[in-house]
Amino acid sequence: MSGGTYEFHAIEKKWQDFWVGKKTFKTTLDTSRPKYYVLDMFPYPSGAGLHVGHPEGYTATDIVARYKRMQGFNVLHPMGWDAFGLPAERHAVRTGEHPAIITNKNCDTFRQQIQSLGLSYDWDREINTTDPDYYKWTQWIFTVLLERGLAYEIEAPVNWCPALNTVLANEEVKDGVYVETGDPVEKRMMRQWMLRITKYAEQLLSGLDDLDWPEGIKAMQREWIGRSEGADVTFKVADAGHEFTVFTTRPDTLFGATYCVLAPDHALTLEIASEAQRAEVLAYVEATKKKSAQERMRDEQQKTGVFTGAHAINPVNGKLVPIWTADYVLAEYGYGAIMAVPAHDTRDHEFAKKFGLDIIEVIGGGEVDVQEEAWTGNGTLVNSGFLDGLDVPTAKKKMAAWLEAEGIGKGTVNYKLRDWLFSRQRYWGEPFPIVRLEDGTVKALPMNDLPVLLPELTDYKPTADGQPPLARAEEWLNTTDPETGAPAQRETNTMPQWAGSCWYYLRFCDPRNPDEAWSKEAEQYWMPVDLYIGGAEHAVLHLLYSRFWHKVLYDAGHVSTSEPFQKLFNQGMILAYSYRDAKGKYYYPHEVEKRGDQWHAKESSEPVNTQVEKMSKSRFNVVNPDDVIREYGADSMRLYEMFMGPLDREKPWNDEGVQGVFRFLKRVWSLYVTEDGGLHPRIVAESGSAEVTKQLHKTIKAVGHDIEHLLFNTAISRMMEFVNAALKAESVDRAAAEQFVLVLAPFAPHLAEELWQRLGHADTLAYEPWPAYDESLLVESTIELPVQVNGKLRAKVAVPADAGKDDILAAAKADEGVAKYLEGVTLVKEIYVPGKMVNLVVK
RNA sequence: GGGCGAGUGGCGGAAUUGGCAGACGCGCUGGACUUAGGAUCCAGUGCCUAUUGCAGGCGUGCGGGUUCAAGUCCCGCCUUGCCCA
Repeated sequence: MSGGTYEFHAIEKKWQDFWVGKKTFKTTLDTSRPKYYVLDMFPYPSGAGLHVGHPEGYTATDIVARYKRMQGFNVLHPMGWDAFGLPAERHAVRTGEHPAIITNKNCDTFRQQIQSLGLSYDWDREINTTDPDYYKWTQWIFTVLLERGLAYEIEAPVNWCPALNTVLANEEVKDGVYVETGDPVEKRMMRQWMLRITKYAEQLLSGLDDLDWPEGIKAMQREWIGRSEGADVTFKVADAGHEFTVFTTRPDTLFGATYCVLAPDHALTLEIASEAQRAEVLAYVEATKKKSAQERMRDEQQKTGVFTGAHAINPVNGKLVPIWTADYVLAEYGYGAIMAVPAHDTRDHEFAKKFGLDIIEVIGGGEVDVQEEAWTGNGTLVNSGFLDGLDVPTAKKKMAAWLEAEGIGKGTVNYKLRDWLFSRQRYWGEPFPIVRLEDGTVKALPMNDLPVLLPELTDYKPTADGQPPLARAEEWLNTTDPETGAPAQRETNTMPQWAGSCWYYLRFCDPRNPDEAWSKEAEQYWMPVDLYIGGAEHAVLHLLYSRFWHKVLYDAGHVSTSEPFQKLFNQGMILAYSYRDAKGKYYYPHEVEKRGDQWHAKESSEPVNTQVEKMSKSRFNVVNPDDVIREYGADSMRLYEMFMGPLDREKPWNDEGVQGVFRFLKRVWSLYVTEDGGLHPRIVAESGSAEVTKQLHKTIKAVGHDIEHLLFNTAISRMMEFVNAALKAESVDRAAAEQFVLVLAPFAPHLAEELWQRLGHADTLAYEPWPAYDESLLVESTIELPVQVNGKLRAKVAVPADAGKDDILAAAKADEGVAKYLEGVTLVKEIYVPGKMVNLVVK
């Protein structure tokens, strides 16, 4: 360690041990200081370990955390594991080993890998969603939901794979088959827990307005919630006692409704079908059951449908319109029934054309012939009785009012957002904290009966008759009502993986509290999260679900803020070059080489193409952070990930780029340390290069600004500029040298700590104040002004910074390079932008 | 089809409010040191023309426009990514 070379392994090990040993980053509740809560989306600890995408976000938050600490903030920066999940359960099914074993192993790997990056987490706050001390409180929150009427049970369709005798998650099913085996999957009705997130649709929507989130993510959430204003309209079925309600966003077009469509799974579809049509309708309904909603949406181009034989009465004009059933109408949306206005709705138009249904124009002035193409734009109402002559918005209002007055409908708001299917037929999840009595009553268990622990099993497969694995634990399953002692059964479903991640940020505030999920004091001090960074893949579900729970907890008085995450930022994905030959075979980077302009496989000399793609095992282009750290160290790894480009953008990994930042760190080292390991003599007590000191103050200002705005790539380039200048200088003030170490510290903390110590400091620099810059040092006495003639750069003139406009223009015109362009022409305009430039316009 | 974003050297990317395009880094070229270099240091590096010296022209996906001045603003395209359909 006393040697003169940059021995990053020894340095990094030394400081990681120091930080962990001294608990340097342990955070306590200290209300005398301003707080800053900076959070990463915690990972699912997969068996594959960390990939380079994880450290990207983690390094960004770590830089902010370290910077904020130096600014005097009390920083909460924790890490934990979202550890329930399918891969561990699959492993358990295969091996019979309890999923907790593999889960804990994976957590250990992740922790070790994360610690090797030198991230400044408070490890005393580590949490694991599979820990009973944690999921006890997940269960408690469920009881809050249940008490507030936000959890209920229904029979709902799930993905059932008969070949495997099991239920599959939506993401495991594609094109109607199980993605792993190709076995067909069908819909089966099963009893399911649902959460009434729809009750919070409006709040989830309006709450977005005040959040400092990327607009794109807010837009996706708005889209997902899918608020639309329109009207409910009730149609009577002719010659029968039935009626049904439709929701339409276009009540103004009711006069143009020429048929109605019921979803195949609508309650009336079979009931109203005429004798003649019944068989056909039944066949269609059965066929539709086999398709998922996604497939139905995707297959929309090939519209299918069947006439039910029944007719409905258009309430506005009494006309009889045929009722069809078609799978382009989804039972889950609205009422599962629509009025079709083919003239002014694209999907209805396609359907009407295909089946020869009437098309009646009711919005005039469109740019297309509605017999050929739907007109969905604005216009003037025609063929519409009392609406004729109105514009669309006015007609909508008038029709809604008319419907209400007639008692056959009303203006309503509808949401695309559906209630949240909250149960999974799996073992490795949170058990529901309820018991079911023999009469079917469901009771939430009281707090002192929590947690409901997962029972030990020897076989994690579903039962032969398709019951979830928990049904195997008979002793566990059959229990008693703790209140009355009456026999009762537990729930065999478990919660989905989202549950644990819905509230972990709250537990981090007070992670070891045995009596409450969190104390009021801790919650009020730390919340909301000031900065939350993670991948955009969680744009909708995780972020919407946690916001929903948070709002429920807020309404129940358990939290003090209505939103959990004040500022959100999404890191972009890290991509990698892949190498593939004409046959589609991929090669590892070490198997190819560049010959001239073309890449070839080393062995076969086969030419290969390079492309930037997502990292994946099958593309042979995965970069492992452990390898990078082994070769260049954690500081280089951190620095490179931040230097690659803007945090929120997708960017390709380039191994040679790592060498660039590694070189930079070696240059930093050589700025401070001589070859025999002493402090470099260029660092002098005082009267070092004034130019370097000036450069330092510029750097302090720029780096601070860039960290605040998460512009880490430019912050690093600023530091590189400083080091380049300092290495050229004769001498550097000791004060400047020390301050630069502090500026570097959030980015390359190991190296910075080492240099800080070698500069004679006994303790960590983690809590040293962030250096202040001296504004007066940033002012230049002379400035170099570009001089343009007709917008073309012709010369640069050096002028005193405080020179007046006239002097500057005179100096500009006097310049040799400018003067020759002024000969023989007329000067028509002189523009001087103070401190920026001069432009002389000639004719 | 709709919504949002992006397009800048060989590559990753810089460029507050319109004001020196290409910071910083990679790569490449030449040189120094060296038994050696995939270490380190120095110099050069947008493209084209000129190179005996100065120099000149063109350049931010394409085509227009506004302006003394456009990567940046406006209009119309093309390509591409994501989300929704």
